[in-house]
Amino acid sequence: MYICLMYSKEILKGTLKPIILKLLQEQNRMYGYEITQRVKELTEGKINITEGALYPLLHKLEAEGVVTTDLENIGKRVRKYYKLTSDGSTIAQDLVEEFLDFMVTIKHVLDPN
Amino acid sequence: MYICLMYSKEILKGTLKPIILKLLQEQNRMYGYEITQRVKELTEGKINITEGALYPLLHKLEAEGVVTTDLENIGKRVRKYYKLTSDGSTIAQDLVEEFLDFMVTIKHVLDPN
DNA sequence: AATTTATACATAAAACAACTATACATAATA
DNA sequence: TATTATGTATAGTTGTTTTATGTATAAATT
Repeated sequence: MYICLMYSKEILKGTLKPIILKLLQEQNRMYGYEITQRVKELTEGKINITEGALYPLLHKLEAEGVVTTDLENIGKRVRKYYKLTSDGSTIAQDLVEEFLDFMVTIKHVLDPN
Repeated sequence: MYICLMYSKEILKGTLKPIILKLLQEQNRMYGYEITQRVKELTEGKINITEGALYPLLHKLEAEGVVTTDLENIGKRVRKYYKLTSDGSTIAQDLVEEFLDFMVTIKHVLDPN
């Protein structure tokens, strides 16, 4: 599961895309492993992204033209960097906004005080 | 999709269970259609629960012993009321709490200001 | 020196939630 | 009389994520 340690797996499918796009919006250029570590850091270990969730989504975003990639050699290893296209930047902004708005709406139901 | 009108369908699977349990916690006794209407009302039409999502979940919750049901005749129609068991009440509280905590965590990533 | 952990990417198979579409049925409204 | 609202139900499909692998190098531990 891409969320582990803290949260039951049934919680929050559909969170990964806004998270990735938000990070790319801030950092400009990131590679997969870096994204998992950054999320772990920002959430104090509460959210762990699995590779099985991350890489297929990154590939899909690339195929859709939301992100572009370039490879970089680190010693004998290869890193694949992702960055938002200009379309992707707009999509990122819209999706994050929609997500935050949705959370406010949900809160009206779950915590109406 | 159980979320329509406002939100893209990719957003937030896993929201339905906490919503239902929260409402049952407050109202004590509710029937399916009532739940859909109450959610629509509380979210100003932004979240619409579909039957295809609702009823299978209610049945599952019943099978798990989270809720019990009783039937009531309204004219010639039958209403199926759901209420939390005492186990269900604990589960409801825990899940809603976990969900709200998760939203705070996610917000640290998506809206870190 | 050997093993484990961290770094780094990748994918196939399975599980699971939710949607779409449909079905049945009554009551109210246009 | 046809549509909308009320009310429950399910089969089939889609899509996201998990689980479980696989490959490979670098660093740290035993």
